[in-house]
Amino acid sequence: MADVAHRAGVSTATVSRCVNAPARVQPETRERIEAAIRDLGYSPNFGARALAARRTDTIGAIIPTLDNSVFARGLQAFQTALVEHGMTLLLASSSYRPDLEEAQIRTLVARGADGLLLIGHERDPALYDFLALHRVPVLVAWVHDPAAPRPSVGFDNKAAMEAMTSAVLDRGHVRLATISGHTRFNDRTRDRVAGVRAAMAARGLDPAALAVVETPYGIETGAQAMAELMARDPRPTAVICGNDLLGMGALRQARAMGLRVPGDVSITGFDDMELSTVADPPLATVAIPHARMGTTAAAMLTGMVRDGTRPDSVALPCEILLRASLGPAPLSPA
Amino acid sequence: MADVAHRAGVSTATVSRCVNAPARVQPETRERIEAAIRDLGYSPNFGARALAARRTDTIGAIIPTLDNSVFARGLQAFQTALVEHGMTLLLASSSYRPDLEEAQIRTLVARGADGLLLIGHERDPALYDFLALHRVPVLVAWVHDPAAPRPSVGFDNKAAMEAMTSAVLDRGHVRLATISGHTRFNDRTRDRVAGVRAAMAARGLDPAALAVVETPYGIETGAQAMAELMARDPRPTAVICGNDLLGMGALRQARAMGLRVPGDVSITGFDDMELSTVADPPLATVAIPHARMGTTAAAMLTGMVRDGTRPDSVALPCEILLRASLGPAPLSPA
DNA sequence: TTGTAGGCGTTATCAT
DNA sequence: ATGATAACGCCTACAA
Repeated sequence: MADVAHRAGVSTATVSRCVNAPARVQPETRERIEAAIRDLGYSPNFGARALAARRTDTIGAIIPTLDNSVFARGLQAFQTALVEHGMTLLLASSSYRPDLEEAQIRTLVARGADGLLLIGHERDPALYDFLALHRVPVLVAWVHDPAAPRPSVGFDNKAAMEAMTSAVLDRGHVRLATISGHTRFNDRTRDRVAGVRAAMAARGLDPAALAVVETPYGIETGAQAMAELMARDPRPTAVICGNDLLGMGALRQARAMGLRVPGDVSITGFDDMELSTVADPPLATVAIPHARMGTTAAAMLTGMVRDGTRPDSVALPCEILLRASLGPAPLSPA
Repeated sequence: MADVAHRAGVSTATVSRCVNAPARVQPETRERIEAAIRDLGYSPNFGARALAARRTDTIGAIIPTLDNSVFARGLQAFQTALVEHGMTLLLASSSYRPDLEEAQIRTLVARGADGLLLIGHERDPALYDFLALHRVPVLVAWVHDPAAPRPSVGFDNKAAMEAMTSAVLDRGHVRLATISGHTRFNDRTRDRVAGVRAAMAARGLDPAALAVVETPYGIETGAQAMAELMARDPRPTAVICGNDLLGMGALRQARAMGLRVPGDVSITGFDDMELSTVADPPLATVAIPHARMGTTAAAMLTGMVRDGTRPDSVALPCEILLRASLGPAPLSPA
């Protein structure tokens, strides 16, 4: 920086201003400085800047895994929007494991993240204390719970699944089953199963009659879970899956068993992954607002970091996609 | 840090040592210090540390987009391995645009990235100068070109596509077509098309006879490109796609036109995305070693940053998956 | 609008 | 094995 200042015939203070608040330096001096910066290939030292300014303009995000395309897509939108706000993304993943997530949270704070994006509310309260101690604002995504003590941006997993289940019940199904991701340490999966039960209760069915199998997300695991469910007596006539991969596995297994979908059994998914559209039959599913979540999260977190404000939680709508795997819509009641 | 030192009855220097080289401090003092750290919830200041140590233990990566699952999967492996090496990931994306990529490269350097992972070799030489000036080691992924002036970890796009095309030619096809991603600013797509031509030439076919359509990656765009190719006279009997999404689009379009696959036209993809396995018929494709690339890249870059060494480029094998969309294997020549 | 100067929290060197 | 003490490079009142 001293070199730049010397070459432009100004003090380092002016160079600093020119970089951080161009408006506060005369256009001609600015041009001289910018030329010097270009000529010398100067790039400010990150450590020094962070130390002096007490911020890094960096936002950390910890997601379960990029292997799940819904998180990848949400993050893509988040990262792009972050850049537009002048922020950079520090990324870590937890593999759905609370212990790894905790380690990553501590790491990202130690790496100077000005703010953090986390998936779901549920984690050790001590972690929230740690973040508060270090004055690191947190935004929670992928859920919407206005009662939570932290701002969030997302959708109502329970309501979305309740709506999908209602569509299933509309088609006359009575024996329902669910293939869910593991519900331990995961409020999203739990809310989705709760949504199925809520819809059943609303129609006078016994929520306890719901057959539930939990398994990690995957086509293979979904197929195994489907085999298990189809072996039960009485056999469910509709299988509501907590994720599209599980739904694809169920679809495959149904076909392998010679069952017609939706003739013998209806199947639904959740997430609206690309592969659901090319499935045969296309998989009915819940489209979640990844992109809007990512973009909104970037704006909210940037505001939280810059102004220290605590924004209201934002709820984004899901869309229920009634595709062929669910079966045709019933005749509308006169 | 001063608080910790005071509480543990030592100097800040010892605290620093305890954090950075625990072996160099007596076990008992270490315990006192660690207790103090826990009690106070101390976390070292990143800026100060970076300034003094002249490193951030942070690696930057710039990929085209996380919306493409092959990059998402590669990055997941990269990030996980990075953590095991004690490094953290700074992530940016370019949307396949050289101007945005350049901006991101400069940003990540300014954000203190100790090293950079980039996709493909092709970019403005001035950028490589900039990186050299700032002593930021670069590793290129997703390609393998031992002749390049930089280390890389990846696979030989041309050879992989040549192998796939050979399999196509084995089945007696003579009129070939390719649906490729845009080849401008993209050495991977270019290499893949070159691979198709090389295989043709090796069999005595005229490489110039290859029908090529370029379009962005996507199912919809792939379908459009397929419609265009099928309208040509003579009509190609095999369509070799540079990406699975394009292949899925071609598959869909073929079916929409009443063409049987592989009866009337064979279709192949590239990348082995999950959706290719659930397609009907399953899409023949090239499986690329995302995970190994990511893991290897993390180890190589960490070494480059820590020891300042320049490793040899690493070539990883692809696998040709001869699925139903390609058609049955010919009788083996006696 | 521009220059001066103190301080940001660690690391690392050099004694002890 | 531990302590004292210079850097590290920039930002930001404050003064001019």
